[in-house]
Amino acid sequence: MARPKSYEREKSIERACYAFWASGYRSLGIRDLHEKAGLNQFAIRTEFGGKESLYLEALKFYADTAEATAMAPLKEGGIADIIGFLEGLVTSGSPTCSKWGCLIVNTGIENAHIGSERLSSAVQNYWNRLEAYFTGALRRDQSKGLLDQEADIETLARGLIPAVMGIHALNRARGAHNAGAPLVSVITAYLKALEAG
Amino acid sequence: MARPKSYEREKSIERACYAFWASGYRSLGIRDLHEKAGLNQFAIRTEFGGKESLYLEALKFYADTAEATAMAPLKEGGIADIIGFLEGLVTSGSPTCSKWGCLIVNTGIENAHIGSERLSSAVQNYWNRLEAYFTGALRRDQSKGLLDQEADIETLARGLIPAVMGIHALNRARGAHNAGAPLVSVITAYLKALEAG
DNA sequence: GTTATTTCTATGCAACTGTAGAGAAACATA
DNA sequence: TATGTTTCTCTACAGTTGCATAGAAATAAC
Repeated sequence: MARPKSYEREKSIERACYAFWASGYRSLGIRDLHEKAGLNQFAIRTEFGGKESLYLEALKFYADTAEATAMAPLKEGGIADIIGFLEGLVTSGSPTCSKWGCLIVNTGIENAHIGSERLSSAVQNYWNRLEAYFTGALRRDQSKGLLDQEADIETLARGLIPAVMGIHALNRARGAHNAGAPLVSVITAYLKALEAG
Repeated sequence: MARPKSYEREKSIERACYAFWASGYRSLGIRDLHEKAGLNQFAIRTEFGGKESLYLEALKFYADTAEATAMAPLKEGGIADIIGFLEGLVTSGSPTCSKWGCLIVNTGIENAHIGSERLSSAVQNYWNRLEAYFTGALRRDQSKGLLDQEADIETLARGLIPAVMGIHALNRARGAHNAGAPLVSVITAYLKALEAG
């Protein structure tokens, strides 16, 4: 009883996500999205309500994907899974590894001054969740006696967040998916030292 | 024999630097610069040759300032100075500490796709120099026997770069000048462990 | 085939971008 | 005061931005 849509909503969100990931928010225009996400301008308004709302959907897709894949082992895991997560940041094929860095990191930096409340809270939320997973993983291993009882878990988990961000940032700045690998090695060495100690 | 300029070149570069630092490159228009840097549009063209060239001057000012202040102790120092540098990233009043993060980090992320060759190489150059200073400081302490002879200095120095970037990135994303402090603690603890070991 | 409903394409709009030029303004010199 | 030189202000321009509207196109039900 109506003309069929020329796009699949989920597929378009995914394509928009990758386009924003590579180009940033401000640089990617509505007309570019038409080409790169297969969404006509009319659809961006009627289906999503505008460019910013589409961006939020793209952010959500990115975050959900990361949560369902790279973060998943952390929810029940320990230090070994933290190390696995870090290695995923610089491992080709991993959903959290890209020469474009990380959509959330990029958004946090690009949006810092623009100050869209919606974008900002989506970013905060992502890092808060990841930090909570880190904290949980560390606590589990500590309670098992696998981690030094003296280790300051709060500081460690909160310190891992900027480490993750920095790995992404360097990957993007260098345009190389594994530029941040040395920090993965450093952090891994430290975590293993804490395990042993 | 001519009308005097209404601005001081160096002062305007400094003000432009802070404006770009806070707002980013693309978001800060020529008309904003007029207001925030005290440079009229005519001056931006005749004195600098356009917006991008002014931005490069601002980047240079930022890098030179960092090199002359925060990085200076690293040139002849050791691990203690690396720790001092890291602490400066989250210490109010330090020239490398700001709730806007770091102009070089921001540029690296914003410019990743735009791909101005001039901006890109200015960014690469900055991190390469810092990494060299880190390497030198580590080498000095290692040759003095103050650092574990087994320590992989190359990896350590290269890992410190994304750590620095991440501290800045979190500061900016959270809008807090010391949000990255936990990573400073973590890295410091690791460096001290290497010293002791 | 006709109609109703939804989506698509095409065009337009006001705001903004960086840049450029013309004439006014401000100085030093004569 | 008059002149030459440089800078400043003002306006204009072509290009882009996100958004909006109008008419065409595509489908299902009748």
